Amino acid sequence: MVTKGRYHHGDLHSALLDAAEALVRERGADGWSLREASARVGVSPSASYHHFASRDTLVRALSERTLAWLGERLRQECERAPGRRNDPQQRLIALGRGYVNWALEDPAVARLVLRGGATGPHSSIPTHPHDVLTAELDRLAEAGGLPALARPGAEFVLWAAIHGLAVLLTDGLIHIDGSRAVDVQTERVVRAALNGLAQETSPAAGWPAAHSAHTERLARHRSSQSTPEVDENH
Amino acid sequence: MVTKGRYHHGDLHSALLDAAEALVRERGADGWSLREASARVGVSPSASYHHFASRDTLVRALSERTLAWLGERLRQECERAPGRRNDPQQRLIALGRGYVNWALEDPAVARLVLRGGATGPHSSIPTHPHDVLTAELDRLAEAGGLPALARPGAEFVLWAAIHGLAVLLTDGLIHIDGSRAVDVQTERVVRAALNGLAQETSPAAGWPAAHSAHTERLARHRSSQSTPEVDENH
DNA sequence: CAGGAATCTCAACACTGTTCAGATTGGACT
DNA sequence: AGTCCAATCTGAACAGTGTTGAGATTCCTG
Repeated sequence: MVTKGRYHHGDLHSALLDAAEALVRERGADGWSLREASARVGVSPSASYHHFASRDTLVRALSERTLAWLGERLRQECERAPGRRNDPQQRLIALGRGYVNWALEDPAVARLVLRGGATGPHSSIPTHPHDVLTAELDRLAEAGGLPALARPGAEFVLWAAIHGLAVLLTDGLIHIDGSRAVDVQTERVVRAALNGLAQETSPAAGWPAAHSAHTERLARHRSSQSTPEVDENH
Repeated sequence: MVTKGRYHHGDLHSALLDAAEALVRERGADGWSLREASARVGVSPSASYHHFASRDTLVRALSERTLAWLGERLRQECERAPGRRNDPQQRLIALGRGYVNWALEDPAVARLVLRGGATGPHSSIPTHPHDVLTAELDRLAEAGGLPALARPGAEFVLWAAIHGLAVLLTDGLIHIDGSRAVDVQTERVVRAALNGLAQETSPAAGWPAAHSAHTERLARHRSSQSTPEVDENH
């Protein structure tokens, strides 16, 4: 830290993110304040308003940083998946485990991040977990493990299953003893979703309109570079 | 309302719950205050502390009331499910639709309630949605639509799928245009989970330890009547 | 009709997010 | 080198929050 006694902090932006993350871990997703995070960094409360427009903006920035990190971790865990020739199904199981295990390892942060806070239409997260999931699903489809008709929208049933399990766990609505049992149950959920998808038979028209807020963001971001940054203040 | 000008309100308890619920709808899950709710009811802020130990207690009470109501509604929707002879699979699809549709009709309240707020070990909700779900799953199992080995824990994969979809929608991480498309996607998620469960093959030992916080509560409540009420104040 | 228990008010506490005028600094330009 | 501007941070303030405790008001029981 180059923080000692200087008037200008150096990198207050990420220092505040770090402090907030630590506080979330110590006191829970909502048991902390902007003032506290500022004090911990050794700076006046109003200083943070030159880096984040509001407390909410800080939370969103932390969420985005965390999601990008998580996405990268998930990608790596897919790579390390067992099975002959990188079985795409095993990769997806590894992804699900990574998601759920992270939520249990870092429950307070996960509660804050996964809740999404109305996730306004802003910022493109480098490797969003959702993107990793769709990529892996594509891989499975190409390997012939998925009926073609299942593809548009299949991501949602898998994501709902994994995300649902993670959220039920971090919110304390479900409890599973032992990390081994968690892995088993997670694998079960992913397998069920994939099996269910593989068995889909009727086209069941009507879901071309479904899309994630993230894909929406990406599309908007690609089509217009001119979108002004919302993070401005003053 | 018998509220006019009286010093004693009459039924401040549920009046506060109603006001809070309305405020959540107007200003979002977190955009309201205890003071505001009290003022709306026409009472001083401190009056509410004779009925709820804290703001958090109010939130929990509202959650429980809502979950009980939702559970009842889901039960009814299962009854009205289409299909010959009350097909248990159709009943579960109806349940899933009820859950997701409610979340979309009342998104702010759903965000508050589904988040669960660490759902401490207290209070037994009359007809918790989770109980309705397991009951319907039992019905399906008895009808032979589920391999016996799938039963312990099967509730979690289905609940995760439904709850996950509902939460992704209310948190704005996914967006689906049109209530018809929502129904289709919900049915898809439920069907996938059920198909997946029906295809389960290996015993995959290790999940007898899994149980919901609610079942836990019920068990504790049945075994000891002596548990003191936590809702006390002073 | 008395009196205790329940209910509500008032005033205050420590704390929050947020704003704004002014002090302090680093870096770019002459 | 020195000047000056923009970026950065401070200090003090504002309205609003959850929560508490002492005291007023009312209801209900005996």
